[in-house]
Amino acid sequence: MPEFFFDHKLYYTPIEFALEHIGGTWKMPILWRLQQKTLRYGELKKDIPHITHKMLASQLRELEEKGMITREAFAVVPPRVEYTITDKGRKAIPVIETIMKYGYEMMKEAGIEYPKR
Amino acid sequence: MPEFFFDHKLYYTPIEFALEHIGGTWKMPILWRLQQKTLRYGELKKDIPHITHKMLASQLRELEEKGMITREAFAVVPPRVEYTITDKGRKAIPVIETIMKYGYEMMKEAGIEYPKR
DNA sequence: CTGCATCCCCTGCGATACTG
DNA sequence: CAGTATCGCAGGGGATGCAG
Repeated sequence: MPEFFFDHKLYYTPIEFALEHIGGTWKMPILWRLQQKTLRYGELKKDIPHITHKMLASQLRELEEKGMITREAFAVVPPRVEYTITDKGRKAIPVIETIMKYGYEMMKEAGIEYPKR
Repeated sequence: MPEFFFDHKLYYTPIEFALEHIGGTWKMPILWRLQQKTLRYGELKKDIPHITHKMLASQLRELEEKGMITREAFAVVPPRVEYTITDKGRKAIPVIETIMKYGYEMMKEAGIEYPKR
């Protein structure tokens, strides 16, 4: 488990560095939606239950900065902004899938019924 | 992405539930060490660079509560306490491995040399 | 519709010190 | 050697309001 600096921040393990890209409550759910198709801000907002305006906006910005997604704004009124997953972002999909499956497994062990979608 | 209550806490996605078990800065590094063999508190402390006494103790307690590890205390002086991964804990290992590999991949993309451990 | 700023709370985590 | 308690800070994240 190496340790290193990146972008003025100290990381102790590759795990930490990985979670910098997909960690937090919302980054994985966002990437998960975008793997299927490009979505508008409002579509993401509707698709992801309980996410607040602030969190969606800030997480999208962070994902864009890290090159996980791209942002395309259209000069129309009302504004239309589309978010698309990048190749780099797609590399996270299998990881997210693994974590989700693990989550479902733990839910099952805990006796939590799969809410039907 | 279902939503449910468990243990007085609201979860929005299986991802959140998964991270409840292996999330945070230290749970994965701890489980990673224990997959090989049972370790004493002090051994873990030495093996995991930069972890503080407080965090190691608290994370061990949380992992124990979730049934990921077991704790065995020996009635000797000085005290001797050993931690062992459980079958449930072992289920997290492939997930951790996936995340670590992803972390290394991201490090490579970011131009970070593998510190030669 | 989308983005950005503000205020505020709560939690994770570090530092330190005391105990058996 | 291992555990617990206290203090304090920084950052994640919610609620709300304003702007183009």
